[in-house]
Formats: sequence, C-alpha cells, structure tokens
Amino acid sequence: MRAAIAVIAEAGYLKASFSRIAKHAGLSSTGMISYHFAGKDDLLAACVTEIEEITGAFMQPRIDAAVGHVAQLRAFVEANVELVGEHATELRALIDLVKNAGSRSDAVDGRLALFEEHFRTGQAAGVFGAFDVRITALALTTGLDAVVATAAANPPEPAELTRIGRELADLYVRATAPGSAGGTA
Amino acid sequence: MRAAIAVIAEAGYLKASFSRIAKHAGLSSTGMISYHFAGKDDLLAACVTEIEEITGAFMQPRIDAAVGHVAQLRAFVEANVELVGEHATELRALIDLVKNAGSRSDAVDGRLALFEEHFRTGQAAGVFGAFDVRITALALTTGLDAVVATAAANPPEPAELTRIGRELADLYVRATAPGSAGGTA
Amino acid sequence: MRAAIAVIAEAGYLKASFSRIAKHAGLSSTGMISYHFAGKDDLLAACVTEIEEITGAFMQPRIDAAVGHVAQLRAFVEANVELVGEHATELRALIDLVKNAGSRSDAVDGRLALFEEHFRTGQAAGVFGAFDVRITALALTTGLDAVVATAAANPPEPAELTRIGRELADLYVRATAPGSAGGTA
Amino acid sequence: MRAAIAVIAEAGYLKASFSRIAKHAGLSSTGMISYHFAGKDDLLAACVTEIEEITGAFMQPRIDAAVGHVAQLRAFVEANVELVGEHATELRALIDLVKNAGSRSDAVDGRLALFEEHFRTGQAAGVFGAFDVRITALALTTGLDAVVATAAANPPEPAELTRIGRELADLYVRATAPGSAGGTA
DNA sequence: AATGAATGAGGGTTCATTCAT
DNA sequence: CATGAATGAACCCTCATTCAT
Repeated sequence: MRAAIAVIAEAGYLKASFSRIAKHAGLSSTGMISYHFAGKDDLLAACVTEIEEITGAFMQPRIDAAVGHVAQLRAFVEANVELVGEHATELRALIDLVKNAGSRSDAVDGRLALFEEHFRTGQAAGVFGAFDVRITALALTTGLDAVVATAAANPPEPAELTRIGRELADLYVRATAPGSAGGTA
Repeated sequence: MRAAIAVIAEAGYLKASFSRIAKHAGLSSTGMISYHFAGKDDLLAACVTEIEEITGAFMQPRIDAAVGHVAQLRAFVEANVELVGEHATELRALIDLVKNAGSRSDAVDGRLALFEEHFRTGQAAGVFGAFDVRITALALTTGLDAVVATAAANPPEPAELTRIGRELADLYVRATAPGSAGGTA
Repeated sequence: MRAAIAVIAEAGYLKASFSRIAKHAGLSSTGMISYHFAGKDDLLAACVTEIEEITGAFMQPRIDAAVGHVAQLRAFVEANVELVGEHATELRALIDLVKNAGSRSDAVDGRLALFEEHFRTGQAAGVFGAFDVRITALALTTGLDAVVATAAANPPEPAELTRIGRELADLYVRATAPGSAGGTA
Repeated sequence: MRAAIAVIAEAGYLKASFSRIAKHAGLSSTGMISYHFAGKDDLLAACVTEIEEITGAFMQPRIDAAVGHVAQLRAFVEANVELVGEHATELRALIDLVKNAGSRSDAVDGRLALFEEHFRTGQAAGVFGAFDVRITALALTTGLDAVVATAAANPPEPAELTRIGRELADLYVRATAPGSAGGTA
C-alpha cells in the first residue's frame, strides 16, 4: 500500500496500474494485490484513508491550537502547505486521487462542507464578510490544493514553504474579511 | 472533433477512447481518427485549441471592454462563469483536459503567466496589494476552474450564473486589493 | 466462429478459452474475438445459433417427410443420430454448449417444449400412452443427447449409425406406445 | 469436504474454486485444502466417493428388496428419484461432477456397465426385449439423471416425487419390455 | 491443523494503432 | 473519406498451488 501511494505520486493516477504497483512493491505478480484488496477501488480507497490519517495527525493539532475563525482558517492553510515538507509524496498521491475521485470522494466533500460550516459560523460571529459560503469554500479549497500540489511536485526548502503558506493564508484572510469590498467597479 | 469534445464532456477524459468517440461521431471504425490525427495527444491538443478559440471569442471582447486592472480581473472571472451558459459542454471538456494535461498544457501555463503578468503590472500601478503573484495566480485560476467546472456540471439559470460570477469576482477583488492585509491574527 | 465450434468440440466447453480459439483461428491475439463479439456469452450464443441452423437444415426435411406422431418421433431420433455422420464436430460442440448452458438455453427449452407438445397432441390422437409428458420429454431428449454425444465422440460407420438410430427410435416408440403399461411388478 | 459438496451444489462445478470452498468451510485460506488433498482432482474424486456412499446406503437396500429384473429396474429408478427428498444437495453436486467428469468417471462407467449387464441377464431370462443393451443403458441412465437433476434443482413434495419416480419407472419398463414393438412404421 | 503471504499462469476485455480494401 | 479486420500491449481479476510460520 505504501507502494501504491508511491506509484500514484510518481506516475500519476492514470498510470497507477496493478502491474506498476506490484513491481514497485517487489511483488512478482499482480495477484497479491487482488488478494489483499477487493478491487482497484478498494485499494485506492484504502490509500485515501491511510493518507488522511497521516495528514490529519499533522494538521489537526495545529488547527486546534488556533483560536478564532480567522486564525483557524490561517492555521489550516499554513499547516496544509507545511505538510509538504514532511509528506510530499503522500500529498501528491492524495491530490491526484481526489482529482480523479468519481466516487471515493467522501473526503473531499467532507472538507468542503467543513469549510462552508466554518465560514457560516464565522459570518455569524461577524469575523467573515457576507460572501456566498459555497462558492468561496469551493474556490479556496481547490486553490489551496493547487498550491499544495505545485509545491509537492518539487518541494522547496522549509523556509520557502513557510513563506508560501503565509502568503496563501494572507490571501484567504483578505478574501474572506468583512468590510468595504466588492462594489461592481 | 466535436464528437471528441462531447465525449470528453460526458464520459470524462478517462473514458474518452477512440471507440467511444468514433461511435459518437457516427463512424463505424476508429481508423478515421488515427487517419486525421497523428495520435491521441494530437487529437486532444486539437480539441483544446478548438475550445479555446470558442471561449476566447466569447471572453476576449468582454475583457477588452473593461478598463483598469481590477475591472479586467473582474471581467475575466465573470465572463468565464457566464460562459457556462453558452458552452457548458466545451467547458466541461476543457477543464477535464487541462486537469489531465501532463504535457498539452501550453494553454494552462499561458493563462497562469497572463495572470501573473496582470498582477505584476497592477501592483506597479498600485491597484493590487503586495502579494506573491505566482502563488496568487495559481490559487485563483484553479479556484476559478473549480467553480466553473461545478457550474458546468449541471448549469444553473442565467441569473444564478451571473450571481456566481459576481460573487467570485468580489472574492478575487477583495483578495487582491491593497491595504491592511493579513496580520498573523 | 468455426474455430470456436471446433475448439469446443475438441477441448470441451471448460477449456474453450479465447486464447485457444484465437490460436485455432490463426489469430495472434484474443482482441479480435472481443472485437467481433460483445463477450463470451455472445460468442457462445452465436455458435449455438449457427449450429442449430446447420442441424435444422438437415433434420427438418426428414421430420416433415414423416407422417403421423409416431413416425415423426422416429424421424426426429433417427435424423439426429444420422446427423453425426455429417456434422460430428458441430454436434459435439452443441451438446457441450447445451450441457453448460446456464442461460443461453432457449434452444434446449424450445426442444423440450416441442417434445411435450408433440406428445400431448399425440396422446389426444390416441397414438401415445397416458404418460406424463414433461417427465417423458425430459428423459427422452437427454437420453437422445447422450447417445448422439457418445456417437459423435468417435463417429462409427454410416451403417452402424443407422442401426443406432433405429435402435433408439425403437426404444422411444416402445416407451411412448399406448397399451398395457407399468403395473407395479 | 461437506463444504465442497455444498459449494458444487450451489454454485456449480465451474465456480467451485478452492477459495469458495474454503470460505464455505470457515477456513481463512485455501492452503488447508491443498494440504489434505493432492489436488483438485483428488478432492473432487473424494467428493464423488463420499456421495456415492451416501446414495448407495439409501438405494442399495431398496434394490436388493426387489425381486426380478424388471422389479429391480423399477426399484433403481424409483429409489434414485426418491433420493432427491433426502439428499437433494448431494445429488445436485454428484450430477454436476459426473457431467464434467473427464476422467473421474469410474462411477458413471460403473453404473453404465451395471445397467448393461442387468439388461443382458434380463434378456437371457426373457423378461426384457431384444434391444441393444449399450444404447439402451446409455439413454436410460442419462435420462434418469436429467429427471433427478431437474427434481433436485428445486425439490418437490414427497408425494410428487413418488409420482415422478413411478412415471419414469413405468416409462423405462415399457421401453425395455419384450413383445411386438418397433416395426419401422 | 491452520494461517497468510506469495507465485505464475491464465482468464476476458479494452485500447491505440495499422493497413488493405 | 471510410470500412473492417488485425495486432500487441496493457488492463483487472481469479485460480491452484506452495511454503514458512
């Protein structure tokens, strides 16, 4: 399964065939994969779960440590970007998996809903502007993914990573801030 | 080639095989496709070009009509979202193609560079904040794509489309505006 | 498709894989079979149809030439056995296909129904005894198949074939004749 | 081994893989099956033997109780059909095994030889007609199998079972009776 | 007696591509 | 411009068998 993740990260979802995974795992045939997993979907779902545990273990504490809706948004973004420093491979795989989801996308929908809810309660608390939460959540989560994916493609140094995270967080904080924004001109 | 676009939009990049495209085009064999196009990459590249001409014809005038960096940013976003009303199929195909680009992505890189340059000159003119142009361009273009893709998946009414475009443009204008940005809290 | 029939006849239904059929047909890969037929079931159904046309062309005239229910029963049995002389391969294949039917068995059910109906009208005409038509039809058709299959396995000389047909027809005529039947001792 | 019989009866010979049998037996691996049996043929042969002991225990006494060749033929047929009431599963499996015999068919050949010999001695005793014993034995045994198989597929009530047995026995007694049968018309 | 992992072969199917017609 | 047949590779999956533990 580590092999599957590695192959997806390196060769991409499309090329992640059982053959390639088996070879990468040092197996002589694809039979063993079918033996351990009910099918390709099963394997991929297992990968998603595994990776999410890893990323969750990294990100959750940092998010919980933040106080207030804005700080938590910032923490989420920064933690996600910093994650590239420690789990670039897993992130590359995860993003590719999520992109070609089709069905296995409980995760992605979950995060979207989480953002929406976060924005909604933040708006009620007056710390976010009066934007459409669905559209905003969608745009910002996918934008975040793209930045993470790009960073994970060839990971920069930690300092640069921190800078990217802060830049993006700034961007998102600005975008969601209340105040005198967005007249038609 | 219209058939190819239709198939990609309906069945997705992954399932867009020559057989399926041929059937959709009323051809009884895949031979003709190989005859007209050098290979699969060639066909897909041609599709991208074709679609871009269509979208360009729609968007370019609206962008050109806008005056000033901010208004042009807004025009780009709104035009792109409104495009869903007239070319949902093409947009679905294009976004799927771009997602699974790999190589054919001159287009995507082009748009990214365009955004970066737009931000840079806007910053020089003092109408945008001092953000990192690369990160911002990346996050905003992909976020835009996601919103467009979601809208194109099952297109809403024109009025709703206009609203979505304005919401997203507002978000992006806020995100790129100069001023009192992103303190750590 | 002739290859498929030949392989089924020689190697049996179980071993009739696409590989074997392709090799026997002089094809270099199994792809062509999947190209011409929607699936294995499709191929096998086509074989059944093909064989039934062949056997029908041989048997039907002889059955039609017979007058009366008893003579027609005899004609059917004898024609079926004589068929071995000219189409042993096809018969072997057909019987193997029918044995492992599962679904494709319109044919087998058809013949069974035909026998039942023939017995029923014959009983009404008073030329057959008062036996249960379903049980009788079932037992006699499968018995016929077994004799044909055995003969087809290594076909005897025409004269012997004729003898076998007459013997079996005699047996069936006796079995279905009206009169002093089956006391418990 | 009981598991093997059950699986063959339910899923059919074709689908009776070691995996399925192991699962049905509550084993977590197929290893144990290969450990206990030399191979698949060995397992299947063992199943045949096992089932034949069961059926023999039921049928033999009833056959022995009958006096005279005709009565014994009747007893065999009726006992075999009645067996469905008590061992439908085993019968389904046995018939499937015998159908796809290939090699393991000592049993089936044995029964055939037994019938032939029974007919021969009966003919010598003058209680059977002058038919060809081989052809007759073949047709009647397979016909019997088909009726049993159909009954075993979804077993009817005991009374109906008795009726079927008697009907079939009547048929066979008639078919083998001596006398003025089978002129060419 | 039982497990779990591994193997190697074979299964049917789909694909992009080629080519004579 | 179009067809239809053919190729060779890759795909996911199932199988019987083996073996260390």
